[in-house]
Order: sequence, then C-alpha cells, then structure tokens
Amino acid sequence: MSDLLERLRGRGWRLTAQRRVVAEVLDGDHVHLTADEVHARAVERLPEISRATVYNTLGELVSLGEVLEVATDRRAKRYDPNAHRPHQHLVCARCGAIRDVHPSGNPLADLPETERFGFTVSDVEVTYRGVCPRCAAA
Amino acid sequence: MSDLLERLRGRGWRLTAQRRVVAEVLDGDHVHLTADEVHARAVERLPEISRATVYNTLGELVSLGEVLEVATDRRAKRYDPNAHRPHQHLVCARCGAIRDVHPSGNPLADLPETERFGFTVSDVEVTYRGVCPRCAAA
DNA sequence: TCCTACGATGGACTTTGTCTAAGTAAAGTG
DNA sequence: CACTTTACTTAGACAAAGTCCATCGTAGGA
Repeated sequence: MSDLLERLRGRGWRLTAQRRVVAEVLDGDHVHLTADEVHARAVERLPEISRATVYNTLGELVSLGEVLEVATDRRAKRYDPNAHRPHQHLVCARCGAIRDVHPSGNPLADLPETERFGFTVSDVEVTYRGVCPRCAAA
Repeated sequence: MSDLLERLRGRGWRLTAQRRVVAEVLDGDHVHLTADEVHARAVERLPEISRATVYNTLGELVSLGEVLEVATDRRAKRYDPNAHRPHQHLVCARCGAIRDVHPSGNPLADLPETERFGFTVSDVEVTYRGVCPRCAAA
C-alpha cells in the first residue's frame, strides 16, 4: 500500500489527503468497489471529499496502470486495485458477488492469428458468470 | 430473420409494427448496436416509435435468448443478434469497432474446479482488446 | 515564508436507462 | 365484420452514473 503511494510520488504525483484516502480505500484483495462506494468510504475518513475528486483520482490511477477498471456489472464500473497480478473475474448472477480467479493458460493465446483480422491484440478481459454457493442454497 | 419473427409468434408474441422494426434493425452479422442506435434506425422506418418501446423490446429479445447483451463498451450496452452461434468479441481500443471472433477451445474449460469456489459457472464473456488495422495506420 | 501551478470543490449538465399512467391496437370471439 | 380484452405503446418524469467547468485551496519547491 505505502509502496503504491511511493510509486505515485515517484511519478510526480502531488500527495494530497484526498488521493491518499482514495488509495487507502482501494487497498486489499478481492476489492471491487464502484466509484460511489469508494466515495462513500472515503467520506468516512475525509468528510469533505467530493465525488469529482474521487472520479478524477480513480481515472488517474487507472491510466497509471495501478488500478483496473472492470465491467462485470452492467451498471457502474468497478475498480480493482489488484492490477499487478493478472486475473479474471467470477461473478454471481444473482447477488453480484465478485471473486478474482486464475484460469489455466493464457486466454490471449486462444485467439488464433486467423481470427485477429489485422488487430494488434494486447489485452483480454474474461468474466465468468454463475451462481455462488450462498445464492444456490437460498 | 423472418424465422425470428416466426419464433417470436410461436412464443405468444403479439406482432406489432414496432417489434417488427426493432427485429429488422437488428438483422445481420457483426451488428452490435446500442439501444439508442437501434432507436435511431427504427425511427427512420417508423417515426413515432418511442425509446421506451425499443428498450422494452430489446429486453424481451434478450430474455428470450434471441439477442445477447454485450458490455464491450464501458458506456452503453450493445445488442448482438448473433445469439445462436457462440462467439466472443474483439474491440478496437481507439475507434470502438467490434468484430465477432471464434477462439479455439472452450473458455469455460479453462477455469479449473479449484478456481470455482463452489460457484455453478454457466457462462463466460470474453472481450479481446487491441488496435484495429485502420487505427494503427492512422 | 511565499508563490504558483496543480489539485479539489460543488453544482450544472449529459448519457443511459427505468417507470408510470393513459391511450391504442392485435387477435380471438361471436 | 364488429366487439372485447388485454397486451402493447407512448411521452415524459425520474434515476443513476459520470463529466465538465469556474473558482478556490494547498503541496511542495524557491
């Protein structure tokens, strides 16, 4: 975490209270918060932080590659701080719970050259959908 | 196409001009329109069709399994009429162009049992991202 | 300590989508 | 063919998610 702040500082980031709080909120594994959720948690620590700042900071973290934007949900974007270990997502179709998962093999390799149509393919996003044990029991 | 209308009729659909137009607009390969684009094209043929009807009809087509909702874009949902042949999507990160692609193997099989955490996994959505030849040239 | 450019703020605005009450018409019935 | 039922459509209000902008504040260097 503090290494994240160090990295950001190294990139010329001005280290404000707001940015620190956003970074802290995003710390941890299996964290997939929406911008509004990040804002809600940030407000607990820094009541006057604005929505615009949260959006700005999240956008900056994404373009620096420190945080991933994931679209598991068809509504709000979610922000995943686990950007440095490649992984995919498993989503419960009922309750929306999200788990990080690690499929075997590299999904990028599954796209043959003949199916690339001249694109330079650099990234792949995989979302598995199903029903989690808790929803299945209920 | 007309077989789609037949199928819908068979399911007890009341066949209105509006629904017919929406179905016609969605006909074809590599069609990935947003709801608003569908509406815009529908209006050309049936000027008084409302946005609400387009949304309703698209939602019905999706729950009947005749059309897929895809979230390649981080903004609006896109509707893909090619629901009966499994495929994935390749998206240009610059211009947003979308191609249907057919990876080798079944992506669902790449998720080992140990990575399923008790979920009943039923579906997988794969989005490849890259730069299309036209954007690369520009 | 002071300055200044970068960042934060709140509110207006946009986009995408949902909901509702009232009107309209598809398709079955006689 | 006219009638009736009720599913469907409509316009517009509403909501959620996100962007933009003018203004103010402050981090961090001189």
